[in-house]
Amino acid sequence: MLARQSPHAKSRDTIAATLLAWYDRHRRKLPWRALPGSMPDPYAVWLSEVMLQQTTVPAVKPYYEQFLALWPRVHDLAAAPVDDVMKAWAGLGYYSRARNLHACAKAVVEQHAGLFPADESALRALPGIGPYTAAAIAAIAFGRRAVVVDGNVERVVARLFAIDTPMPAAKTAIRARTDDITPDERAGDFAQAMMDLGATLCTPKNPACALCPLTASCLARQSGEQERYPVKAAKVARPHRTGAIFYLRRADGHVLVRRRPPKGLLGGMLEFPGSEWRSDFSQSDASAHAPVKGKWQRIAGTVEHVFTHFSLALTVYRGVLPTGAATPETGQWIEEHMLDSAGLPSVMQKVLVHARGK
DNA sequence: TAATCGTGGAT
DNA sequence: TATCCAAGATT
Repeated sequence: MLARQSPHAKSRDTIAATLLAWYDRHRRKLPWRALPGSMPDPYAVWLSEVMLQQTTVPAVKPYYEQFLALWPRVHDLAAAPVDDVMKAWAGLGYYSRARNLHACAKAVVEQHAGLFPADESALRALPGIGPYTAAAIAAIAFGRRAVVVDGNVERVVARLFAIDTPMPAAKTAIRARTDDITPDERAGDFAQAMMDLGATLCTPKNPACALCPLTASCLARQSGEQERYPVKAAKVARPHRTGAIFYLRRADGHVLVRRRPPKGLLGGMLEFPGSEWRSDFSQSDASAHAPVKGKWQRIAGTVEHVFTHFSLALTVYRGVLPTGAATPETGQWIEEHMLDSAGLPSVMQKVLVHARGK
């Protein structure tokens, strides 16, 4: 570690010591955090870290509690049917995380005797654990020295050192500077301190520099340009797509749903049958995508939903299956009153509400 | 490397 | 209302 013997060593120690002292006073109390001085359960750390990927703390909390209640140990989660895990994850988004979570639990049980490995490289080899999560678990759950870089750390470090390179090209330099300031002891607390700092003071907009323990060391602050960092490339416009979707009710009160393919958008989740979602979809072709021939009632208005890389407007059609009509090959029938607890993704929950009307 | 992959709260 | 963006991983 030549870099860690550099003349910046004093600055490194000062920043780490100052930040850890601040953390000891101002750390957030979160359900997955152990009491100060005690080591947390690696299973709990892993579960929380996966849930927190691109997801806010308030959104994660109820899911975290529910998962721990349903599956208190990694063995319990590994033994659960994957569809039960998908159902419990419904509404949290990025559903490949749920599938990988289950695969990871099984791998830990089958390949690691039910104990999470402490090595960053071994963690990195598990499903759903990338560079950030591997480093976070190694540091937080096992006390290893690891360089933990998430979005908060990127922002804090880009400001501390006034890194002008636009993202994502700046990631290399940010990682190197984070390595420089990461201490040998309490690396887990240091990582959480950086994230707490980014979440509560060094925020994207209107950072509270007056309260920041690192303000004296911050190059961005010294130039008064703290909000300019991290520099980001111009973003592309979000395309708009449309489609048709069908709420088919059977005479006995069951509704037709189907499960999406395991990979891709909403992978493995339940949906109502419908057309593909395209920029050039024509509503006049809607009936061609209906699950059965027959009379469809177009419900006024549309269901609007925004995904990360496109926005969507769905026109909803309602129909009743004629007596004696052929049942569609694909899909399954669910009792109408069970739909609310079936674990629908949010966009399908919106369709359900829209189809039911007022 | 650059897309892809959800959702809801904040501004 | 539009945009941002939150403890990223995968391909």
